[in-house]
Amino acid sequence: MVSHRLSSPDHTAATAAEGVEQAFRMLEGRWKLLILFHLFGGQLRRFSDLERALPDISQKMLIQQLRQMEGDGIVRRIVHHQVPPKVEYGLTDWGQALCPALDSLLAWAEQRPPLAD
Amino acid sequence: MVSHRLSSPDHTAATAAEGVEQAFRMLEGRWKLLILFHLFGGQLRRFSDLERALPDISQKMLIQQLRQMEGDGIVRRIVHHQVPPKVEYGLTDWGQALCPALDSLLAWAEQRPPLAD
DNA sequence: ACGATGACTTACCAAAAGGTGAGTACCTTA
DNA sequence: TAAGGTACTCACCTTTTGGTAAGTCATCGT
Repeated sequence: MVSHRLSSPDHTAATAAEGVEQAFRMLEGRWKLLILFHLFGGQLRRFSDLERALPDISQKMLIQQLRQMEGDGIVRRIVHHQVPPKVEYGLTDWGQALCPALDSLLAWAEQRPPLAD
Repeated sequence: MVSHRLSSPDHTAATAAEGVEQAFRMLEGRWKLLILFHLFGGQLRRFSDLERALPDISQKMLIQQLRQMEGDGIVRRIVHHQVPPKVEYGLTDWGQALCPALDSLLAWAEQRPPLAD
């Protein structure tokens, strides 16, 4: 068994994979990355703004993905008690901190060499 | 629309999300990360070694995940023409290059602050 | 009383991902 | 002749995820 020295603790293949899988589970879902990139940079967006920004998403899906990310501590929800209702969504500090990690994944994806044969 | 300057090209929320989703699609799947972490560091592993290292995986699942990663150019397959058969799996250079990106995701996951419920 | 607005819920259905168990092909050793 | 190792392949089933359409709630303007 080879031990991996990645971030802080020493990881085995199993613990490293588990950690990354945790991250993946929080981010996978048909719309989460799209929502995330609309919130990066400290932007606050209303429910209806996001609905407009993601033309093919249904309300059910939008709220489902937002709620999951809120539950995971990536997104925060700001309710303004008004009628008609106004709710804004933004990133937590930890959510913002995802940006460089996704950047390096993006960079990796873009370096893909052409497949031989 | 806010433009994101991540890796090389200028990205909009949509193109950045698409790039990261491409990466995600190549890595998501119940077993891929586990397999990957067993191959990081230039290790070559036989089919049966991987089967033993991942105690709960079925042969169908193992080969399915390996084939997909091979098709994506992350894993390479080395056949030794012998009886009984011997096939080894390892990472391509590009596959190896995933390591730092996954490391930063792992680091992010580990920095998660306690949820203030 | 009626419709508009904004942020959701709910019931129901289809597609995709994942899993189980058995079978195949090949050659070697007993 | 039979058993065994290695790397698969196949048919079938279950679970998870995603999607559609409709309904709810609270207030304000008319």
